[in-house]
Amino acid sequence: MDTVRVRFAPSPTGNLHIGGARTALFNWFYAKSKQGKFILRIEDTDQARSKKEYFDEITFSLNWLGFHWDELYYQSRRFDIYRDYARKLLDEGRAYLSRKVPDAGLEQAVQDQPVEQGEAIVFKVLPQKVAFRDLIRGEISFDTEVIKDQVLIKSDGTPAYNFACVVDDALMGITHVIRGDDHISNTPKQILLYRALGFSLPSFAHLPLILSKEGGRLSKRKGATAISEYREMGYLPEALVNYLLLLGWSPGGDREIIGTEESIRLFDIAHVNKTAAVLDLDKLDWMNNQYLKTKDPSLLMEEVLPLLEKAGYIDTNNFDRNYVLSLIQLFQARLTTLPDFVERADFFFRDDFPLDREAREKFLSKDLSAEFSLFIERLKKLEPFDIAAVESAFRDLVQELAIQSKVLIHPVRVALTGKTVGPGLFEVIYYLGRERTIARLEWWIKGG
RNA sequence: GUCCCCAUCGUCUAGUCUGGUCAGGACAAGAGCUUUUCAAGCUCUCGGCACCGGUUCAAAUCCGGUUGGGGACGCCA
Repeated sequence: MDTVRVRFAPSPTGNLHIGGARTALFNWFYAKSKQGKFILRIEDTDQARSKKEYFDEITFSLNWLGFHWDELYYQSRRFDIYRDYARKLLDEGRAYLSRKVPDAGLEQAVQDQPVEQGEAIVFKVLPQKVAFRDLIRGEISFDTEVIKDQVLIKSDGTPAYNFACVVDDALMGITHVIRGDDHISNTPKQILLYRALGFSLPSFAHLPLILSKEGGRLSKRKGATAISEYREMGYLPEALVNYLLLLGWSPGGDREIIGTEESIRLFDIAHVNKTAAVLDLDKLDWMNNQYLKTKDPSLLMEEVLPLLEKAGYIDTNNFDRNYVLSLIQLFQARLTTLPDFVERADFFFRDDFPLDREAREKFLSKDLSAEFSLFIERLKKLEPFDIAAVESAFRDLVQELAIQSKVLIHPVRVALTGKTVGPGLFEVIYYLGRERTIARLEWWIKGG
């Protein structure tokens, strides 16, 4: 059995977005599940629209997702190859030369002529039936009546998509062409070219497209967000991969959270869905939280550090590692995305943290300076100053004052954090430290 | 318009190939437990086989049609 070889062939005319990432994902999973090779082919035949920055974004994102490629090719460096094969078809009389005619479209030119500047090489499509067995959809057949003659080499000398694609897939030994649904109608055109060139056919698998919430395919205006943006929004690659994989495939057994290794073991292209899926960001959020809360805190910290530095909260060359690690653990289960930490833990890094207006009105509108003062007194005497001690000091106080814990807990939290939500109050006090806690409470006693 | 593909809760899906388990799970939504708020966790609720016909003792599952959705019809990729 030959080694499985699959390819992901993006065009560097835009970023890698969700749809492309999922195509790459299924190719990569298929390759891994078959111990095959994953090839990256840059389809940069459109010199005007291809941009280095897009290439950079695409390759960066693929690596970030963990889809490392075994081989890399650029179509722009293979123009001679395409021309040679087109020339061969021309010599065999299976293609003809044509000049671009403004209104009439293609016009057959006289044969046995050398290819001149400004002439395209066009493949003659003969009437016949073309059928293939799609790995996901089964038998699909077309009648070539609906297929026009195909441009092989454009009049500017660059190859047309379907032709370059076929020549490359054949020459690169691609065994399985796994791509989006939108290529189904390209498949018969390509099969005709495989036959004409005497190449053997690869297997085809067409993945269902991802639809936007409003219906219709993903587009810039309809949620075709670049993968790099998801990274910036604070999603973990493992969560994104898990989510995307389950959008069209299921490991069975009611599994939702499933790691890459296990997915590779269970993956089977034949069980990929035939139906288009709608992107559900709510579920991605849930999944990201699932990964965030179980991720190794020190690894999580590495992801958060750059964000803290950017916010000006720490100097990554000089900061208390254990302290930040503790804070991460305090918030870990409460995060949806990475930046949530920076926003919600701000009061640990700055004294001028924002104060929620409603929180202030709800919990600090009435004068609690007497209670705050009493609590400060207890905190000053606390030895040792740890979570349990802080809690018992607080509990003793509210008991003596004959009030419910929550009557004082909420105001204190708002005074210390500016928020009504967050980790347990006693942890907050402990990690804030005696000094800062007292200082913030005193500030309120003095009138806020 | 022509051709191609698809059809299970609002969303992602299991089940369809190899008809026969109250159509199962997850997200979202709602309720509750826990509690110090939020998150997490746990429990429960809501909600679906697009429609019509056929085959069969039996259809989400097989067949046909209808409707609906999507895609493709470039010297873009």
